[in-house]
Amino acid sequence: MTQAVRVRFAPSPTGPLHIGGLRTALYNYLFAKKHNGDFILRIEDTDQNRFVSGAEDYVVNALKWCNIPFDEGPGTEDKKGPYKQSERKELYKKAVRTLIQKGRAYYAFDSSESLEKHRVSHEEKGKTFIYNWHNRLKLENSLSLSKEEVQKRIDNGDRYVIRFLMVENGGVENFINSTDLIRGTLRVDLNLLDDKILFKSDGMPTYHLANVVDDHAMEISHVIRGEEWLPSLALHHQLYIAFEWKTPQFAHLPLLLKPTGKGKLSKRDGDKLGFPVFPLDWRDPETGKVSPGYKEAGYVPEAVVNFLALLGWNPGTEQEILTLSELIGLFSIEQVHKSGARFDPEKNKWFNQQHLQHIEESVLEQQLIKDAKAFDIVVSPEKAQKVVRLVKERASLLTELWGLSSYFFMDPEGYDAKAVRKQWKEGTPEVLTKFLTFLKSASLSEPSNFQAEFKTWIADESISFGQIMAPLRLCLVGKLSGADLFEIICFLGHKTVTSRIQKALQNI
RNA sequence: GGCCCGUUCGUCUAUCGGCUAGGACGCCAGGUUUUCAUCCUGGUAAGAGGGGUUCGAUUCCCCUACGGGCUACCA
Repeated sequence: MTQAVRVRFAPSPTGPLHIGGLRTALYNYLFAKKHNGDFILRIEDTDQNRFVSGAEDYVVNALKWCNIPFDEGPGTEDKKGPYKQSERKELYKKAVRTLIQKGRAYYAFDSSESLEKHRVSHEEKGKTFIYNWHNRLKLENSLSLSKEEVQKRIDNGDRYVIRFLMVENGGVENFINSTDLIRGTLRVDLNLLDDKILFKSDGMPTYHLANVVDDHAMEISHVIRGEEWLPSLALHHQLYIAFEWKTPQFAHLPLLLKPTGKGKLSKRDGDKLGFPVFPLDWRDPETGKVSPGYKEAGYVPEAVVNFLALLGWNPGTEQEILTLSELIGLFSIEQVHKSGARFDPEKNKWFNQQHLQHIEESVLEQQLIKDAKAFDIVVSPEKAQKVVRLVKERASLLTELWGLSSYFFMDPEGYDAKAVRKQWKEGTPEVLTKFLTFLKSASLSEPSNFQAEFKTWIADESISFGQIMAPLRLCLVGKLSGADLFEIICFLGHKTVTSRIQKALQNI
């Protein structure tokens, strides 16, 4: 029997979840669900200095908004928990003791300052300082110092770290292969790897140790994470070997790149180009500054998920608008790309426009009702439904809805000057006055009937379509855009249409 | 600097040795026989460069260039 699929998304709570992190979570989720497996959320809060309060809740809320719920994680039943690394310290201590007993880890007393000095002096000579087989005996650690000295220092309360003893081969080339589901076989010379710190002097494990211990304890079958971890793959592989644990399979995801220019996508790109890089609004607890989120900016999760899924992966078909369940069905980790993908905010918006046409109309109606409230306008569900159907196709963002439909509920606040200049001619008031008379006897119950009636009328009056449509639109909407004019007239009704035309005749 | 990964239209991508290199976003031009928009049709535009392997390379190999990541008692 094959092993059950269990994957995890393991962010550190150092700030709001970035859109790149969200994609990593999404790929994990898609992979898990594709294989009827479990998706686990683990909070990697081993760095006490960078901890930001609220960040953990933010991750949970963001995943919830995106409809990618985790099967296990903070707040769920503790099947393999706890799911916060700060609550799993004993496990790491036990693991590192095992490694020390096996002779695969050792104490090191070198201060950060002295190591920094080594680094600088090596750099000056054009060399790279690596803490490993070739110099570890010249440094201050339990391998170079006597047993008594080591004990004395520990008893003395000297600060120390615990390092991994990377396999040594005396400098003879020692290539090992690691396998990545996306990239295939990776070859690394173990001689170039360093004795990574496993335990920090503050008593917390580093990512490398905690990650391997937890993935093993939580029976993770596939580690799907960002490409920035690729250089650590060989180390993690060696840790599994040292522990004599089964190694999970690995997949390293390509990074999300800036829309323009060099480097990976950052918060500043969003600020600069005016698009969100976070799923939800984030209020910095220290500065109070709010970074915009997709939700608040008017995006729907279906679109964000769809767009993100296609950034670095493609099902190989030409269909682009896909639901979450379709994505699950089509997803395959082998088809994930190797190279980074530039984030294109324009296309993201297009995806949103497309999804706006397909999602439940009630979502749009609710948004409209809510936005109207800000103007003290109460919109009935029936009216909201009607208007949404008329304007939704031209909305890219939920937040645009009100701007596209406010004239259904409020008189125009002014008239587009340029349009007036161009369309308001000498004979216009007369034509509109005639229209007012015609309107009195016209039936507005059905837009298509009204349109027919209207056409007969203008023919009788020798008024051209173009002559009257633009001024009429100006009176009712205030500018030359908006929904179908016959729909607008029927929606507004005799009284409002008449008063708006009269008002325009007085003010233009 | 060292190590690792990558490289098809401006951008996201298809192609898994046979290509007149396909789709999407964007942009441009038409159309929906007279309103707004959606929409539809068409156009624009690509295999980083150089060597191999091969009857044949975008596809396989090597080199160079470029891009990206890592090189922390951060993840």
